Amino acid sequence: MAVCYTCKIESCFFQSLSDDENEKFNNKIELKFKKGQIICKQGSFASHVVFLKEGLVKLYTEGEQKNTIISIYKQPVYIGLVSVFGSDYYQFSISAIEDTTLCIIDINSIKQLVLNNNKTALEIITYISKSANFLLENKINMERKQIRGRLAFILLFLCKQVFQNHIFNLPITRKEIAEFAGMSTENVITLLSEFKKDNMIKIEGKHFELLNIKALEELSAKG
Amino acid sequence: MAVCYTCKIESCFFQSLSDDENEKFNNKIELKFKKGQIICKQGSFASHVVFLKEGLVKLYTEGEQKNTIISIYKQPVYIGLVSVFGSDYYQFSISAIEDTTLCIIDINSIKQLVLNNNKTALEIITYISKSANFLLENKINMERKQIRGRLAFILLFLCKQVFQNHIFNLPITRKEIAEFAGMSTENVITLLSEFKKDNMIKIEGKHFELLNIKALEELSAKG
DNA sequence: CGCGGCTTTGATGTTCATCAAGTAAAGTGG
DNA sequence: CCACTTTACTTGATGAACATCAAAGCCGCG
Repeated sequence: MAVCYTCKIESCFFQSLSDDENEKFNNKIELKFKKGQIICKQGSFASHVVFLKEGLVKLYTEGEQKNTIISIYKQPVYIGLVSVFGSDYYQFSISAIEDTTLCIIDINSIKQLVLNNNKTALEIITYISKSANFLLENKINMERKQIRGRLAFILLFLCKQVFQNHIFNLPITRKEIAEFAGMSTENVITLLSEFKKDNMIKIEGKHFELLNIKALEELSAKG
Repeated sequence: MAVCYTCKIESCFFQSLSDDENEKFNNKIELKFKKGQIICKQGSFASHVVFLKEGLVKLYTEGEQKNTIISIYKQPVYIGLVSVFGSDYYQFSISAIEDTTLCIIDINSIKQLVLNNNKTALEIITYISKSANFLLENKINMERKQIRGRLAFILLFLCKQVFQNHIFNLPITRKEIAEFAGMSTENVITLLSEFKKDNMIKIEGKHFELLNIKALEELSAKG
């Protein structure tokens, strides 16, 4: 089993620990998931935190009628850290959008780390707080916008947060965009065509190119 | 200045500390606010956390067109703990719905507490995580519902979370309900009349009485 | 090679915000 | 304390935004 201080990933909390501490607290397993597989099932016992090392996943809640995508993450990132201390059961599901490599870390292992390493405890608090701010702010921003603004927001989110590139292959379906934006699939498609006609984007199937980021930002900002 | 271990409020993190620790970390001020006054202004430097000892406040974000109420809190509760570690500026505003008494606690004082007392660090993490789960879940639930379901949800929220009573005097305006539910003021009023006609509630100005909680829960659940 | 899920377009209908207009209540200044 | 102003509340009418429905082509997969 790989220990964390050999892990080259930057933002791993365990990385900076001594051999001794790693020995004690390092209770994790590295796993690989294929595209589409569920990593973490809403409602099941919350025993682990996921550290995404490679790949792309979605965080979502399962509803009776439809799912709601909360966010999309690329490596390196902890997922579930926000909610796992506050509930015995996973509040959300996580599934792989692309093939992924990740570590699942025992929650007790992290609790022990908090109880034994104060500096890391503060780092974890900061991490959780930042994540919560980000998720809440996104939701509130979305709520205020109309569908055009929401779609623009999501295109910019993919561009800036996920790909760091204005050209990308859309890793999700139109339906998933709809679940992310809180709108109907048909409207996603109609608006994408509209954006295309207005020369804000160029699309061909899954190939996306943001041509006029300024216009999209304006649309996203004013709702 | 009152120290925390003389404070009779249950869920104060500082309460369980020794005299010595209280001496070191206790850097807080007790304040009183009148109804309507702003306790904490979005965008200003995030230097303090609020511990609500007595009263009722709203947590909200200020938008250009309108505000969005995130939640309503009654004592005893920490407000802003979720977001304050993750940002140098307040992400939200807090204002008094009723006359309130609260402590403002220096953020550095809490950071020191985390760095010096591991058990409290874990408690704070748990607290933050629970709060974040609650806020996020609320937002996601709301998003899925139509306005009837949202209004029912908020009436039940006031009944269960705030007043622990199916009879209460509404502390906020119709407009504020609208800002909480993400709908127009006119619709709040129209739907309240509708609920009244269907014998689910009894209202006379600010006097509210939930008559058929089961029906409201059903409405809230199915959206 | 056929089945199911994804994509696309247009037509239809519902939900909800906005507008208008009036009453009631609550502050405010003389 | 009363006239005045502002804010809160209420109702109905109108229209915009958006979901739902229907129908058809496309693609990948077993």
